[in-house]
Amino acid sequence: MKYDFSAVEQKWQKKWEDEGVFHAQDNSDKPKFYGLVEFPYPSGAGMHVGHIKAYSGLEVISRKRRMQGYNVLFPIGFDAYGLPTENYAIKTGIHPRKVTDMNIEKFSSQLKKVGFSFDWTRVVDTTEESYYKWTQWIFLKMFENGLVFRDKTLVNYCPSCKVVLSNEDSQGGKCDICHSDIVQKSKDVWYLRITEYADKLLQGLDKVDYLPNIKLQQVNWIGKSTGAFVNFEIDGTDEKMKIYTTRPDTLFGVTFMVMAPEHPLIDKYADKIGNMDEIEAYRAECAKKTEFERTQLVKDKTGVCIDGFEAINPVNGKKIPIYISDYVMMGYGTGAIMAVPAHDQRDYEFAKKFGIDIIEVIKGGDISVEAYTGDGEMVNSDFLNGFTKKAESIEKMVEVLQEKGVGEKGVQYKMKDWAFNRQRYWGEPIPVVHCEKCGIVPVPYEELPLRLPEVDNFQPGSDGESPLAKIDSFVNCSCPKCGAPAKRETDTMPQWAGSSWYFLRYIDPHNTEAFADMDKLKYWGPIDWYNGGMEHVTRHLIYSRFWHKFLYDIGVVPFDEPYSKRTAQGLILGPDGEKMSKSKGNVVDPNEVVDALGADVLRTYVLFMGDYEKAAPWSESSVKGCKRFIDRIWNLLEIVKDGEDYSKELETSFHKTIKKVSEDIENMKFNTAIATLMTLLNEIYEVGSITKGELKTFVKLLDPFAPHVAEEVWAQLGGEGLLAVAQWPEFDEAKTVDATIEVPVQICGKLRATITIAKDSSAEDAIAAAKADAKVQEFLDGKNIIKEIYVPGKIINIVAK
RNA sequence: GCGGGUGUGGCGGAAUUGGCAGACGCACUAGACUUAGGAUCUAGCGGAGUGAUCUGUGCAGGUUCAAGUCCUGUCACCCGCACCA
Repeated sequence: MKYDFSAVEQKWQKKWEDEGVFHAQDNSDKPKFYGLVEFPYPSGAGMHVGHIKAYSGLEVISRKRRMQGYNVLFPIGFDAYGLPTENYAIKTGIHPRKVTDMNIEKFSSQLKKVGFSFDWTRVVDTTEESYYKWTQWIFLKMFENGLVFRDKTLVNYCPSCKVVLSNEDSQGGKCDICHSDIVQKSKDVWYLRITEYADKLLQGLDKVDYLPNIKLQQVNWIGKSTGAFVNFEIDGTDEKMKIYTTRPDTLFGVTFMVMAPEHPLIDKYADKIGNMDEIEAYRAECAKKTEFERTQLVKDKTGVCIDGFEAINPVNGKKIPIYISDYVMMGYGTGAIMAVPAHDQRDYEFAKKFGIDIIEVIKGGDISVEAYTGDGEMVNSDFLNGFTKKAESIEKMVEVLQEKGVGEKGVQYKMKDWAFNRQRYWGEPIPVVHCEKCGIVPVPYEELPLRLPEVDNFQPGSDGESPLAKIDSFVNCSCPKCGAPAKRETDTMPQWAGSSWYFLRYIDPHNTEAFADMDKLKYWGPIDWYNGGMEHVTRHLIYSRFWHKFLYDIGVVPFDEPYSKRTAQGLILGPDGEKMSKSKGNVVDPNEVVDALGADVLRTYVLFMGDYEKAAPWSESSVKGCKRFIDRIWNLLEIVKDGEDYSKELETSFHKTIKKVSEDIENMKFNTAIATLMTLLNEIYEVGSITKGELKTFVKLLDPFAPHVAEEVWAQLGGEGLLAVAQWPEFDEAKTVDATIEVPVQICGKLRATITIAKDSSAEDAIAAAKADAKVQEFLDGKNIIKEIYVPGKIINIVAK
């Protein structure tokens, strides 16, 4: 009988939904398991096989957990605010609300077709009022606690999207959405003080189980460095030039200073600077350079010496020239550095180009060739001469600086505060009011949600102004504090806002009194296992940990790290080995695979195609292998015989398989788990029959991967209840090893024979058995045995000359 | 430049962490059943050789009874960050 996958899959999907087997219970004596996958952005293009792979990992684990008796929360939702929807709305004139609803509908039906065991009663949509009300609430709490501020600074601006971007959203100098070059623009921007949490975000990593490369990327992104701040007097003024350095021990080697071109001291003393024209020209030149050009010209240092000012080295009183150069950034440290050309390659290149002295203070390199950044004995350094350990000389120098009152220990982070507003329509309105008298006033909590108003035109203003600014009825309001006429903030929050706390809402999605009930948070938190893409490690993961830690600090969540464990899946590449993209035309549509071959085949294939954590290309023909696998399982019903016990021929294989599949799932080694099931299937066909009990065990092991065919076979065998909640099979360690084993015999490290011995044979017996083998005797003939090795159960090696 | 990772058949990938390299799947070859097959089944399938056997995990050395796995050097590719002071 041919397997009608389409009818079978629909039948069980309906049954699961009708019986609510995947609904998480808020009150349960069972142990809990909260498995989380990154909720999708519902784009118009529909789902991608990459989504299927991303969700299949924890799908398998969640299904296994249910069968192991856990109360499982495995939710799904939609991260629906964002630019693609808005751009689509601009193009078509269809309201983003409508577009979003259509896309969510499309995604939901696709997800259901694959048979994922999500709890559909807990779906969240970040664009719904009942959801974004709480996003705004958290924002106001941050405001209340001083974590929100407004500042006019140079920001990353995408001229194509007409929007300000955070540092995280403009990595590599490219816009994350449209990949245009980012420009720097001076603008009033809302910031979240994420840097205040830099240390907590760093320290929290110690107690969570994230993949090592994920932790490392977070550590690098936060970019903590320790060093010192040093104040250099500027000759002839009361001004001090503050710099940050990680190498205060090289202070005697300073031969010049460098400021960022935008440094405010330049403007302050503009009228006393002799060559202001030259400086202005240089500044203009720098502003023109894109990020790309700046990095391409790394080796070619440029700059201008400030005429009329010199700094004074605080440890030896030497006067040193001050330059401006774009190799010093305003956004890191103090925007100014002390340059030690002998021991910093960038300073070295600058000094060479401008003919500045190079003074060696650490022995060990050849400063006529390049800067020396290694350790060595200190020289030319007064009280530091003779020191050989970096840590000690730094400590001594900081001590001296502190005594003189010209410096102190300091810490710096690469991470910057989070630019939090976007000049766009489709996002959460920032709930504050600008009042002439009172300044910035938060919208009162009881007025939340602050609803997104209707507009006719979603196009952002050409001056980088939000479309909301055009809606007078929205903009004009009265100040909540003094009642005077005031104006609303018209910018919206970035896409990352809603996703920074969605995992908390799943715990209590319909609560109208709070974003989630404390008791429920205590029961479900923290998330036991979170899987998602590597591309979110330096954004979503950092942002959401920050929000969560803040919520913990104000006492509204009971655990301080949201995710106990974090893993990441690898990409599915197109059949051509390239990253899938519409423009390359190599995108595989999961719907087509489900329609042609079935959901079980799709699910099995995305996990079988390779190591879950690595990228692997899609192969049209390999999918068929999984189709055969599913069909062959179905066909087992033709060779099934009565009996609940294991048969003699297959007992060991079953115990081995249960062990291997159980362990592989825990380690996300899904490809080898499926391979093991395939091996067992081959063995069953070799034996020619299978007992009912064996087949039941087989489909239990199969259920997480291919639940539809598994459920159908289970039902045909008369299995009790739904397989989805049947008990996960157990194995007996003692029965995972055959009574007799095959052991390879090597002579001088070369394989010469294979012998069969009892599994617990002694070394003597094993070697004696090996020597009795005709082939072995042939090779040992006329030789002296030097050494005999038996690794129990593994191998015999006889060394002879 | 810094940090991390990966190199194994025609292809995707296995290898209990030092113990039979190539599990499992695809593709391919031969055969069976078919009017036919992009269906199914059987057998074969790293390379060389009729064979016993030899050889083989990017490359060159080394340690070991034994190396894909450990050590030294080297090459290539991928990912992340990037003038971070």
